[in-house]
Amino acid sequence: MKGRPRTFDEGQVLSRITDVFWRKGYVGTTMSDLVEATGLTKPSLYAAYGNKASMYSASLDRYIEQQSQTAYVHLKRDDIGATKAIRMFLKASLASVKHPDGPKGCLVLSSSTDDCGGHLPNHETAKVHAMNALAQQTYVAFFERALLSAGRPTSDAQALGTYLMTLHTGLRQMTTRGVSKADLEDVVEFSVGCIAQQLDSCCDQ
Amino acid sequence: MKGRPRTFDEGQVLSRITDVFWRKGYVGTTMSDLVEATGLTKPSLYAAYGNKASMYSASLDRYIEQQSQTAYVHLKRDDIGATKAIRMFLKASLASVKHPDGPKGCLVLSSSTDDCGGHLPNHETAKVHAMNALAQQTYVAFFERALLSAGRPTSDAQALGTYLMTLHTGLRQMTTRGVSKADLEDVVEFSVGCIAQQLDSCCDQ
DNA sequence: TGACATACATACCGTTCGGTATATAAGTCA
DNA sequence: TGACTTATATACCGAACGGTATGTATGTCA
Repeated sequence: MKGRPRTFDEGQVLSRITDVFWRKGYVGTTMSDLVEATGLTKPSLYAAYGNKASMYSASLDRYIEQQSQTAYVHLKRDDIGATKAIRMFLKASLASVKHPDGPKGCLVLSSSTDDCGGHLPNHETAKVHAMNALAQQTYVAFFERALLSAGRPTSDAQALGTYLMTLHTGLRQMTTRGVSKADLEDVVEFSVGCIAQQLDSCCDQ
Repeated sequence: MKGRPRTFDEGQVLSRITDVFWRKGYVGTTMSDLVEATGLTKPSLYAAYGNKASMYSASLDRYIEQQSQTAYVHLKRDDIGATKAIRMFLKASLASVKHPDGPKGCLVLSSSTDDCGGHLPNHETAKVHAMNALAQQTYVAFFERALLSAGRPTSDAQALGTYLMTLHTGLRQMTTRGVSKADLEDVVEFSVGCIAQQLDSCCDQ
């Protein structure tokens, strides 16, 4: 522990960095943006986090961890029913996107778009794919448990999981458009109702 | 009609330009990309279409027109039932995203993301918002007709419209991730089933 | 054919991009 | 205290960005 110590908190600064990537995406974020948002100088940023790509990588990690703790956590609870879990998950996800300065969109979403355009560094491309795969896996596992505890075959877990992922992605994207919060909550309720019906099998024989 | 005539077809070139924006987004597309994709020189591009922003604007128009003719058209047919119309709409939309060189994502989607990040020129921001509003309006109008002809109150049209828009957006986004076509078609079938149930009111009293 | 208008090609503009060399300030350890 | 190590600040780098001036080729109209 020798030499001059840092005068800033690395975690706090990474939080600011993540916020910028969150709002502007990888291609849309410039080093000047990060300098302005953090209050640090460019060499300090590079010394602490490496280059732009590694800052992005660290931001993705932080983002996932944060989303995992605020939204995905509901899908892993076993003290509430599946229907309630999904509702809380979707609502928490929507809430995390809200921001006084307007919606922030979704970092994973813009990552996938940037990746699709071939703008992400190779290593980050792999990470984004892995994150998406993990998310879907989480959804499928959730429905396997739910179907099992409802005494139903787990064969539909895959389809339901993909459905929830699609819906979740769509909802987050919709916040960047002019759709009202009330409308989105209606969508959540409708979708939760559909899934609940599928789990309870009230209608199909 | 004096002077040397153009040696390229403006519509065809605009199609190439649209394709680049489609795959790479506004921020991610450089003039060099467009030069390479069209085979024209930079001054020719600027002379024919103005600057980057106006090329983007023209691309958005073309994109919307194209999507309108291939996918949205199904929502305006009255020779098939509502359920079938939605299924055909979603499948056509998915098909239009497919491409030999990998999925192309969604231009409106990346536009909204870019817009959310504040990277779009002012005029384009307004256009994107208008396009989104028009899309939702189309969805809502579709469900109003469908509910009416099913002898049900149209009060749910707004929620169903937003739901379909959310789902449609999510599906297009999912193509940029590793999700298989079969999985996405399962999602389509499941969603269509949910909506059909709502329209037919088989389960609710 | 000649005057003119437009398309095309080269080469260039100022600015901003991601990233860094260098010098100085400010700490730690002996 | 003094040697050493690290953080900060300024100033700068080559490359790529969006956009254009200029010269020449090629067409239309009279």
